Amino acid sequence: MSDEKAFLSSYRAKDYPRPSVAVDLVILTIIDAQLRVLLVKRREHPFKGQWALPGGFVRVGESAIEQGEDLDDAARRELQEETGLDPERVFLEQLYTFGKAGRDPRMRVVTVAYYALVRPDLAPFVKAGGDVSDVEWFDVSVLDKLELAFDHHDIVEMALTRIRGKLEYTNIAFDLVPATFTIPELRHVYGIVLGKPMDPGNFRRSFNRWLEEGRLEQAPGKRITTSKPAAVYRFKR
Amino acid sequence: MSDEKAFLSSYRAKDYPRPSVAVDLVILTIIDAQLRVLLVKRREHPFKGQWALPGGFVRVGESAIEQGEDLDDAARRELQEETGLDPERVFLEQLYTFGKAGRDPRMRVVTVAYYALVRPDLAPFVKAGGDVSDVEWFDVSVLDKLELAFDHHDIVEMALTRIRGKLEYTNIAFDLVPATFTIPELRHVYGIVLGKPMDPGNFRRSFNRWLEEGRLEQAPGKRITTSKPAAVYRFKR
DNA sequence: TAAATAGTGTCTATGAGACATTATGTA
DNA sequence: TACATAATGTCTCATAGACACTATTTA
Repeated sequence: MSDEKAFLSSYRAKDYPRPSVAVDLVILTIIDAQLRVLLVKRREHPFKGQWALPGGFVRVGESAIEQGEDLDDAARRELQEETGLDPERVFLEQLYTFGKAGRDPRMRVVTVAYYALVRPDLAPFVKAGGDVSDVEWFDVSVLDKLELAFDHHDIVEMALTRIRGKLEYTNIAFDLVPATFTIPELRHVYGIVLGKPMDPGNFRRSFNRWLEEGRLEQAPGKRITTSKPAAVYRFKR
Repeated sequence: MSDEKAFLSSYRAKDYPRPSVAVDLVILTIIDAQLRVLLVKRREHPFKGQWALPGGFVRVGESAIEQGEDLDDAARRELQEETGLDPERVFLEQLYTFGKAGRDPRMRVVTVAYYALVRPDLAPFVKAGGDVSDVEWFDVSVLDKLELAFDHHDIVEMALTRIRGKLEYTNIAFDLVPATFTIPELRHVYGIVLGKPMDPGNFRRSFNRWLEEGRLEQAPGKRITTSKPAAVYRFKR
């Protein structure tokens, strides 16, 4: 098809205005028995001094050959840059794309939102990085009282709705506990995310089904507590 | 905050390269007892002459004040332009955003995919429009043999996965039948979308639950067939 | 009357919710 | 021994799948 080749080589992108494209991250973990989201304090206008989701612009190449980074790669890069976390050890998935006109006062910005689940044993290692002055894990239940930049409140809201739904029919809770965990510990994760405690007996029943299905296995040792120790489990593979 | 005002008025978008942003539509309906997707034949390079999803670029304003159309509006506009369908009468929802580098050979294009469900009684009115030479409803089961432009095959695949999942816990099947319908008709929709026939008795049981919940009501008249006529229903509100 | 399909009923397996009970560790 | 909590068991109810059966229309 030299016809097409000729077309491509002669092609000049028409100069219609284009939006900026960003990725924003709803990074969640559990600390002190509370579901928390990572926010960064903005050092620049607009919304200077307000809390916002970590994120940044997608790197786009100039040419048709070199087009820049994939969206997923941009999300992983921002995660790495702004938190220092290893993207390989964090659950990361696209959430929704927010692109209303006027959502950024500077210019048209379309943002592809992702949500990430960080194991609580990794959360303490998060450190401020990139062009960020301050980073903090906020209890999601206090966000109502907090003014977030842009439409980031909506984005967090959708992320919470999403993970609550997915908790019921996927394995994502496994990304909110350490590598090994007890049944009550996993049960608490469900309770915290869903906002209501789970029945111990009924939860154990589901848990045992997962065991039989081979998604979990018992790990050596016991978890020592102030009363009866609990058996320890881990995810298979 | 005159500080912020001053910033905004002096702000000049940095001249990093930006991607083009498009919307693509997976428009589905049921014709002749088959789930079908609307494809258009491309008249221009790249992929000239191949079938593709209808779609187009999002209109973006030049200034910070006039930023152009919302993503959802762009999807509705394209739906209207390329099919002639009234967006008010079609179910339309964002699906996923595809933005791999290189997915368009001309330049970096990030496309926000939507899926639409068209009632079969409206489907025949679809007409070629916009910059499209040909429009056709394809049985989704023959798409394997068809070479689609760009990554549109992946997009259709994801749309099908999505609606099959949503069929189980939402009302979207209601957007794939005419305004009034019989129980067997709605049952066939489920069978067609899911790819396996539903048991008449069990389906009727679910249907009756929806009736009791007030999501449906009986409509006057009967559907005349070649054997026993069936009662006719419609959605409430 | 036969064919076709609308519509009903039944049996069983499964899973969720509520809750009582037992087991095993620590203080 | 008292206490805390891990772990087990039981009862009930809602729902899904498989499938037998009845009802009502047309040809």
